[in-house]
Amino acid sequence: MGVFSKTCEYAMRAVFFIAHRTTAGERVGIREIAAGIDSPEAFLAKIMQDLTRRGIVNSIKGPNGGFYMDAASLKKPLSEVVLAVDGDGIFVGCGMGLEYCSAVNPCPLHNEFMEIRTRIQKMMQENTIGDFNEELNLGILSLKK
Amino acid sequence: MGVFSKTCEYAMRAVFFIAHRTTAGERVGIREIAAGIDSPEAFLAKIMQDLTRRGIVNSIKGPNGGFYMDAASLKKPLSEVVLAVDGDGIFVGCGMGLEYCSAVNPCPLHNEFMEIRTRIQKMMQENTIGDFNEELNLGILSLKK
DNA sequence: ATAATAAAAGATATATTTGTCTTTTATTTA
DNA sequence: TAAATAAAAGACAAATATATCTTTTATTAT
Ligand code: FES
Ligand code: FES
Repeated sequence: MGVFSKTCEYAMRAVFFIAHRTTAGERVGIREIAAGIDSPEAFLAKIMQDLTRRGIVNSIKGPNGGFYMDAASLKKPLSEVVLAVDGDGIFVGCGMGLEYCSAVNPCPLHNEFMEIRTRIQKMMQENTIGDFNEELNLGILSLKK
Repeated sequence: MGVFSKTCEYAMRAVFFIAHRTTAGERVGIREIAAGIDSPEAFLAKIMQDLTRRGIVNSIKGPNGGFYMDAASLKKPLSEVVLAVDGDGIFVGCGMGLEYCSAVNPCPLHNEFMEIRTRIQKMMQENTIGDFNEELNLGILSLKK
């Protein structure tokens, strides 16, 4: 287990990959995305269906079709991807699995964990998909292996 | 999904509960632990078997038997519980699921995620089970609901 | 219109996590 | 020694996450 589910990890990598590969209306196919982020193609296809339904990425069928992101999508914070796939558990949940996290009924990790959780939330909310993309464009960042 | 597996969450809560309930050679039974941390008894029993085999807690069978922790166990960092149950993934793994996390092949989250991960590691390594127990003894902390 | 392309949808399969039940072993008490 | 107690061990079951395969729908190009 990690901070995010495997499904969510694939989703984030795919979204970055699409953002990176599609400027000005270009599209990228599922096969290429899967190869680019090192994920099982059919499984990723399912994940993409979900992201598309939720409007996080856009898609067009048929020849020259594929996935792409418009300007509005690039302005969305990465947290939207996480929320869509994993829900808000990582942003609001108790570190030790108590039903609710609250200062009224705090678990032993509460104080420390709150700060960590806030930090995760910040990283996800204050950076847009487009922000990450700019760094990716510098060519030093990786989405596979 | 959270930062830790459900199994690990139960394990941490159980260890705290035992530390809290057993001073000077007293023991506490699995039923009482399960009730005290709000977990399924039979499942927790399995988790405890593992923790016992790994020497994180101690146990004695038969009447007046149960689980307990000696002074040495209380001095162990909480990270030992996490390592025993979930492995080191949360301490060393890549936030986006790349096979290895490294500065040589960094994912887009790498810099930010490294700091978060280090923070988690610190919380777990620099606090012993006994440390948490002292706070628990103040009676303001909770292990259930 | 037809054929080709590519995503969407639906059904199914596998693996892992979470959870339960029964039997066995160790220990204590009577 | 016999009965009672409590954890250990092993087998089994359910739920969820991960993964694959087939069919359908939308779009494009011929
Ligand atoms: S109650 Fe556990 S993190 Fe807040
Ligand atoms: S490479 Fe992803 S966190 Fe370090």
